Amino acid sequence: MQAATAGKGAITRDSIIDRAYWIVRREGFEGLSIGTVATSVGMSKSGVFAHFGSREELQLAVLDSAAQRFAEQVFLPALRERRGLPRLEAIGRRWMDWLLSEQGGCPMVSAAIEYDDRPGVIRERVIFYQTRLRAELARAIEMAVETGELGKDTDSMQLAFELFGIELAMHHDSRLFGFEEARSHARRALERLIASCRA
Amino acid sequence: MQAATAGKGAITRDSIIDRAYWIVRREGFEGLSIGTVATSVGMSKSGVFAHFGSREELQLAVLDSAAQRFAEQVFLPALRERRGLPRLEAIGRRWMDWLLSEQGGCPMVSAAIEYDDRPGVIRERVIFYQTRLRAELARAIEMAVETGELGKDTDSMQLAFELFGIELAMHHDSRLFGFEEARSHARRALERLIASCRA
DNA sequence: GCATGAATAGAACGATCGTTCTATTCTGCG
DNA sequence: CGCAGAATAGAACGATCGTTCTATTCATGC
Repeated sequence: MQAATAGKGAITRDSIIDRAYWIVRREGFEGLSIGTVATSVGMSKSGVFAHFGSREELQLAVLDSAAQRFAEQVFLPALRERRGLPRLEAIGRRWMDWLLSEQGGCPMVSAAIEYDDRPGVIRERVIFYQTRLRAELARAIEMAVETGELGKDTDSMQLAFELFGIELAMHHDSRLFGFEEARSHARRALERLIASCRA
Repeated sequence: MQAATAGKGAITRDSIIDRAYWIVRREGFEGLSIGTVATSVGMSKSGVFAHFGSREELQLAVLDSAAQRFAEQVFLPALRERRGLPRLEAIGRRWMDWLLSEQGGCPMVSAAIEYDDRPGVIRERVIFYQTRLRAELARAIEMAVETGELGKDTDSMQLAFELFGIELAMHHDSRLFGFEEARSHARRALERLIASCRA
């Protein structure tokens, strides 16, 4: 939500968000404090604060950054695949990579759990991103129906829900039980799910 | 992990845990502070503290309490159903009720997200409970294989993983998008999943 | 190169955190 | 009833929190 138009301060602002992003991955959004991120970037608390005006605004900036990273690493590359099953499977595969690749949990999952019953700006933005993600997922599914690769009676929102569940379970298991087992469970689940909807 | 043998203090200890449990449902484990729970039960901070010796011990007590509640409301009642599909479906149904019934998120889900990469006693106990839950789930599935209701080639851990994913997705959706839609998605997903494993 | 405004630092604020220590109140056994 | 020990309160600790205020440093257009 913040373009790097130019400006000296915009650069440091982006670097602050970048550090904060990694802190959030390890500590969650509630674990993100201005003092911690200030020390991490080698600035003073007030120096960091001045860029955002409040902790909540910093949290929102990190949330936006996470959504953008997700789009860049999962959805945008999948657009290079042909419409239909190839693209849908690319999304699923890259989504798994996204959840497994980096250290720390997925910020979107953290945000959903931490703010799902805490009314406010953050919760609303989480809902916005999650709604958009689900819609894009459903659209990719509908394309696979149009190409005739998935059955005409496929309920795209239902399938998107089940797909989401597989990713969530893999995220959960990978962090508690180990990456490899979680990945193979998720891969098999994805295959089974898509196969069950084949035309 | 704490028996209510007798004793005056054991009663107040239990009531403290009970209040803390509900705070955790709304605020998560990291949002649980001794001061807050003290005010909630009408005691002094040090009075509450003396019962546990540390905040971490209080968090563990709440985690144990949550696990016990889950067992009492989901698994134990399901034991009254006949081994096999009826019992497995009862688990799934009661699990959904558990996740939807009360206000605030599931403490187990919160704990898993908050401590999945924060080494320590809490993370280890989360892993213990999650491992046990998965094993019990797999055992219920294997029984349904033994009764001949599920196919002999059913991979119980794989099916348990996918079942877990459906519950996670429903928990997620219910808190962000609304209860009814999430419940119906989860119900349909469960039916499809079990049907795909039928003998 | 100098003035102007942005960018950052530093100190201080009230609040809350977990924890410790010392007293006081309460409970239950003899 | 009285006494020992559990149960609780209260005050204080150092630390950290988000935020505000005032300076000071920096970058930059003229």
